[in-house]
Amino acid sequence: MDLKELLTETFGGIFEAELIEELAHEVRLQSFQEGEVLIDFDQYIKSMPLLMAGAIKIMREDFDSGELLLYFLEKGDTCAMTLACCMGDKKSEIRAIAENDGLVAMVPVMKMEEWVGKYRSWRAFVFESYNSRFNELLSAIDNIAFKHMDQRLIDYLEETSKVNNSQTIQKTHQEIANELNSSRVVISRLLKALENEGKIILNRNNIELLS
DNA sequence: TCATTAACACGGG
DNA sequence: CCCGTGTTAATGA
Repeated sequence: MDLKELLTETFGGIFEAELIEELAHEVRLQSFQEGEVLIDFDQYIKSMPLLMAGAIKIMREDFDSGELLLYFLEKGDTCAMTLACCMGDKKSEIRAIAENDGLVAMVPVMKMEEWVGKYRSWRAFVFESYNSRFNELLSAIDNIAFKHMDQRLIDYLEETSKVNNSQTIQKTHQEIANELNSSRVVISRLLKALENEGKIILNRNNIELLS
């Protein structure tokens, strides 16, 4: 499949043909592997990523080295952080890690700014990205502030299952605890409870969702 | 009350 | 043996 077809497949529904054409000329494809750190804290970002395949998790790090998963990016998404970083020449406040293998199309900052004035659909896409990430952040805050760990864990399992297109989650209890900024003891206990409720099956290094 | 920390036993690779 | 897991006891918020 060539670049133009790939772009059309992912963005054909929202971008006009002209913009797809320009994208095909300006974009640089870059593949990534599971676990790869794509963006780190205090990093300046020089181009804007359009996610073509795979999933990326966006993490926030605490002062005392605690981590927290904010949300996942999926096919057709872009990173709202980079929009702000590119335009404002600011450092990244987040860390982006590949959840699985995938592909991004990198858009040069110059073109990205130019298109905001040139294409209605691009402008709408940028605004929509901000809006949906803002909403993701709100629900992330709701999760931390108002939900108990058992519900957060269930949400996490379902989201992880979704972005990986798999009913089995290849993660250790410790990894899950890190992403939810909790401890393994709690995660193990809650997972055991979910298994007893018949919602999941626990194995070493992976968890099967039954729901 | 519930999470965290430390500690220990068990078992599979 | 090492790592992931399951559990408990002590401590703290």
